[in-house]
Amino acid sequence: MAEQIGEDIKRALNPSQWEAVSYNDGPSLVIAGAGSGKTRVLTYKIAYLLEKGVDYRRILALTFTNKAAREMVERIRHQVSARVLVPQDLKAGTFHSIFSRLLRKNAGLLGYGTNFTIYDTGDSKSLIKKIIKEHGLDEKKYKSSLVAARISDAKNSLLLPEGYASSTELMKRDMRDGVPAVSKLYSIYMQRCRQANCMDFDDLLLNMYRLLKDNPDICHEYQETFEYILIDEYQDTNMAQYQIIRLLAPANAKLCVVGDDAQSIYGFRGAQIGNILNFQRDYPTTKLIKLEQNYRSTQTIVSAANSIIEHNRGRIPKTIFSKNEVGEKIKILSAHSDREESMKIVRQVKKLISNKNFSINQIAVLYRTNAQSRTLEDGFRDAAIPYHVYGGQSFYQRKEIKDAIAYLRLVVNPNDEEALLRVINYPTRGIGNTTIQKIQSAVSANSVSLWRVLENPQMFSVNLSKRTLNSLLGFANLIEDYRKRDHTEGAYDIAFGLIRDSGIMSEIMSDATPENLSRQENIEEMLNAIRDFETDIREEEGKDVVRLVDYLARVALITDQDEREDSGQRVTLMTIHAAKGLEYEVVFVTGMEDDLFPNANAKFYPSEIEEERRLFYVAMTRAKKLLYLTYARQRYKFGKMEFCQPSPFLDEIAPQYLQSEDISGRRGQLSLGTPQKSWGGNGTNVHAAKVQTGVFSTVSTSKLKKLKDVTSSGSHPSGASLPLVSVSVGQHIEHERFGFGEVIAVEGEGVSTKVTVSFENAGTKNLLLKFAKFKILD
DNA sequence: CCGATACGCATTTTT
DNA sequence: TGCGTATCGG
Repeated sequence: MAEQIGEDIKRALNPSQWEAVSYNDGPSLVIAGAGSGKTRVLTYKIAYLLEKGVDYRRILALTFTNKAAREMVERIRHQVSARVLVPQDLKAGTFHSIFSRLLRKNAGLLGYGTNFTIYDTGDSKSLIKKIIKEHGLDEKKYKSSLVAARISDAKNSLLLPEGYASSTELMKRDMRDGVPAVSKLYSIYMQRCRQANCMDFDDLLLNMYRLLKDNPDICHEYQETFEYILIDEYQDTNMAQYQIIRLLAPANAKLCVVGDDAQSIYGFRGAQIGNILNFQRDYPTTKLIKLEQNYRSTQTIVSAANSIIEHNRGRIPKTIFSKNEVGEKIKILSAHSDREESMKIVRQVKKLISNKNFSINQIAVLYRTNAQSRTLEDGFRDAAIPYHVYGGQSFYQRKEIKDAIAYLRLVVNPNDEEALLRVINYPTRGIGNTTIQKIQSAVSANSVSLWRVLENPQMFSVNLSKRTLNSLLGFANLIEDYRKRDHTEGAYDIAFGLIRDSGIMSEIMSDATPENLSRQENIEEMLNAIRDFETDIREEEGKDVVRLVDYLARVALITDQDEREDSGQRVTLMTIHAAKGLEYEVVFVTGMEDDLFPNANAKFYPSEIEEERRLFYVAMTRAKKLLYLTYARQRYKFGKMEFCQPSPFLDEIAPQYLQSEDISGRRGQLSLGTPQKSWGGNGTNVHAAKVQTGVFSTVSTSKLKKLKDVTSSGSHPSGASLPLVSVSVGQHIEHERFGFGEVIAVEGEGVSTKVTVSFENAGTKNLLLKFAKFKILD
């Protein structure tokens, strides 16, 4: 029977795939060319181990995306292994999610609480910005994004603040760039995260490394536990990930890394292509297995892609081949302008659908930069061809979702400062900037957490009005109540209750503007997601109550990359980066122009040009049957029309695979290529100016004056401590701009009196009495 | 608090 | 060009 099990799997694989699956005696490096069945190998390998009777707890499988992890598990469950049950808590997930679980278990050792929450990049940036301000540094020089990037780089290279400060190279660079205090900021940032009991994304790697490095016993324990380690997309690992793997998997470990050096396109985010290139040096007993048969593309596409990647120097030698049909030649389309490029693509898409029987969802249009999507969208819209642009704002990046989640974070971890500041006055409850400033100074004066001061402002002698004090305590009590409930109740109940009791619900239900409707939908979707999560976990782990902290741990590491399923009959538009791992019958690679692809910023760095070339390789190998490469001779960039040269990459493709629309034209352009750049900027502005619909409404000055006369408060608000006009709930008013409305709430006093008014036509608005221009009608 | 405006900025972004 | 954020006047 045991023999039979292996045989089944063997039969489903080609010899190299089988070798990769069945070799488990030591380290192995599986170079998986594009379309060579990489996922197949990973899934069958796990299935093989399980069927051989390996305890699932001995297996650790690491991926870069939730989607990849989920797909792997699903495929093991449904395709491979009918007879072996796949354990629900098989350790297969992203680096970040698996590590966050292990870190939570060992949080104490790192000086963290087990309820730590996770700062997303926005939280990190806003904290950094705050620190920059607090230290009186010039925000023009110290841009939070620059500082954040340097801190992130340091963490991903496992450099702590001390290490950063003692690196002459880094200090010189900071000095040169006029930001000598970055190392100091880094140090403070780390402290603040620690105080807030928060980790950012990079900390999940950095702290995992420190945990293993500083606690040899724990490191040893995990080495024993994770006897089999599999890593997907190894070419994308960064220094931190690499070092963690080295600790978890000593020299002779059964470590299997799968990847393709030719598809390393995340160098700009810290990925080290050297990790895969030098793997055999680091693990000398490595068995090297190459998957060289491409099952995806035509021979033409594979050969053309090969001819491109051969221009790169640092490579693991391999020969990718296809036994599919030879297929059609690769078509190059040239256009005068970006607009014409779009039109040509659209025309071609139409043809493909009507003549060649391709369905519209088998077609993808790829580009180097997001900015290119606009013109393409215009083209598809005008032609009434349905399309979908991937890579917009993710669900969890939306404001209302972030706000709601901030409440949840606060309940789990009241020290989460970014969450606290995000919602302390949302929905508005009369806790404005002044109050927050006062609290902040008490925080630094007494070196306690914001939350401590908030719980008991009097104890830290914060000077507040009765009203503000009540608001603060009301807010603190709300959170405190839910903290108590969090001990016994599940994530969904907490979330639902909190959204209601915090006032978020009434805020977004206050009127039916389209924005609010979409917010309502989003909040509802989030609640549904929490409920689904509860159901999943209940089934998987048999828990009665699914804790909020578990939901947050997951949601922090989710991107909606996950849920991008084929959304019906549409053309797909996306960046090449986003297309990695996907495949389409027909692919258009657009904007094949010098300085765009390869990107201008890569020009002077050979390593970056090589990454651009790998990116092109990735783009080409997405195509199964037909590949189009398009370029324009002029294109809008930053609002100016610029002349472009065809991409040098086009000349690197072995010409026998190409079919140019008019080769002479392209060559002609190339040889004629006199620099025509500075012919006076916009002399060639072929775009007709968009005709704006006129706005005819004018404000009647007399009416303005009339209203001004009855403005509620006088023009000397500073002197008065009481509002000059008393407004009360239920009164009807007429506002200068918003029209008729009813006062539904009044808060604050004196100059800061604030009224909430529900207008007939303008929705609900908060108005500051001091400024609002309206008259009271009754 | 609201909204107009001014200014700066503009690869790619798996977590 | 067209976006997000900072700033300011009402």
